[in-house]
Amino acid sequence: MIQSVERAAAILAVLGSGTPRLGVTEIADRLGLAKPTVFGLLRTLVKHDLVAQDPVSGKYSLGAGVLQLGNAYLDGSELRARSLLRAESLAQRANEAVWVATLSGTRVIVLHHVFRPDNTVQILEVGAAIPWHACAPGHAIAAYLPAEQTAALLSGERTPLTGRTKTTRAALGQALAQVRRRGYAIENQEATVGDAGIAAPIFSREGTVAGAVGVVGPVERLLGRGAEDDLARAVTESARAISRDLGAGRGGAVLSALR
Amino acid sequence: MIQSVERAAAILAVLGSGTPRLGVTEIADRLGLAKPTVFGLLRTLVKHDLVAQDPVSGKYSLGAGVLQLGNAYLDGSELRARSLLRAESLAQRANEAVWVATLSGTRVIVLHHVFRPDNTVQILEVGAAIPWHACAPGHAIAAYLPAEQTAALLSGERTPLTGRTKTTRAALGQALAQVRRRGYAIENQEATVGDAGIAAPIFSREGTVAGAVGVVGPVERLLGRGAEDDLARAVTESARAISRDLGAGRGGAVLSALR
DNA sequence: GAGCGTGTTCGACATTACCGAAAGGGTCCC
DNA sequence: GGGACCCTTTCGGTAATGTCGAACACGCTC
Repeated sequence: MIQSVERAAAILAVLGSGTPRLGVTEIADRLGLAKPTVFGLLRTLVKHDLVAQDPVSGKYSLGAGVLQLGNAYLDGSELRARSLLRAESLAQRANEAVWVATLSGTRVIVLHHVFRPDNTVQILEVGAAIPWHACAPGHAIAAYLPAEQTAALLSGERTPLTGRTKTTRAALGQALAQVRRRGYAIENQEATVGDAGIAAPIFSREGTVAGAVGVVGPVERLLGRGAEDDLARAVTESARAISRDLGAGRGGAVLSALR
Repeated sequence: MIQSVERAAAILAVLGSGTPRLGVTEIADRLGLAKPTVFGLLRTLVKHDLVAQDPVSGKYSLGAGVLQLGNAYLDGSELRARSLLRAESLAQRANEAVWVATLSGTRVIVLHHVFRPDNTVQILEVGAAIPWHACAPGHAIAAYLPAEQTAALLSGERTPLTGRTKTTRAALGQALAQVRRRGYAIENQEATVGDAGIAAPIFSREGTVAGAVGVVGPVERLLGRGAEDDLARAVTESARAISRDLGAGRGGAVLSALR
């Protein structure tokens, strides 16, 4: 583990979380490093455009280079590429917004977002990072991870996002067990008040979870009287179709799904 | 300039440009480094989720972390935040797709993209990186940069994207001079065959160029009989309005514009 | 105008990461 | 099925490398 790079990554993470503009001293304090150390790292990051410095205040923020990289990541994402079409048709069929997401650390990252097909103004959430425990895609993925990874997720710290967010190990373990029984995950206002989600896991060629696909929207439309079952069916079918496109043999996927 | 971080950044750049999946040896060759060196750097980057390793092929690609960072960059971008509304109204007024962009190195990065308000299917280009010399926003920005930065841009290497891309120093210098005279830039199929663009510079509080705003679309709609002048007016007015929102005093902006 | 708080520079120390060589693991071809 | 290749990965010595304390320069507040 090469130290300076670790520290550089830590700086990027600090700049990326919450407060967008930070000074050298603030960063140094948060990371427990000496000022000159942080300064040197920042200089290098600035040179490569991963960090930008406000010329007047001297404070630092993320640079445009990270956006470029993010875009390159999307371009190269096989999961995203393979799911574009099926996400589109799921959005049409369900008449709801659709997310394709993958797990990164303890957060779920939105790789693709199809707007609800009704011309209302909606904001784009590609790149958004949501705590795994507070969203349907997160549950769908966590439920089918190798046992030790699931355990690692369950053992971490969690903060609630709404009054309904499940954070205890017991509640989440139970939720995941239910996901495994049903084959899909339901989230009811655990990330945003008023919004619900239904998601199902996507499996890769090797039979491991690669991500999840699902619908998001107002709770009264998604979970009201019976709509739930139809949506769940549409979502799981999409997930299976994408898994197939990714090359997941029935064998691997089914094995994981039934463990 | 701290070496390992530079190399790590170089690895990210290599993974981000073109070929999405690369092996250790390939990366080492491209950067002229020893294999174990690259391996160590990669391990660290993988740990921080900036790079991902395909478990079956062993090859490396960008990780989901960079997408998360890219999103954080957008969230923190003052230029983007301040231009959202005016970009929207420009799109309505011009009835064309609108870009807000900024310069990163020699490329122009799309920070915000408003679709043409006509319900046709369009792809999102936020995060896209376009060579500065091949697009209207690039010209608009380059024309108002401090002299030495303009010179640096002009002295670099350029490759044509279409048959109409200007690449010589003379042609570009002339184009920039014209931008300075007019106050806006026009690009005619230099990036994509069939597409044109009109863009004007946005100035920051300090009177320096912060980015550009402009319209993009089919050449026959943008540059046909007189449409050009109306669009140019709408674009420059938007650019001025955004500059004002950013806090650019008339003094600074005008000074730069008239230098 | 003094005092504090920044971001920044300098230079010595020893930690740190680099690289050559060689070992595991996989796949393809014969 | 054996062999040869290519790939990623491990090891350990070396010296280059980054780290950190102390001091500098600048702007802001009081």
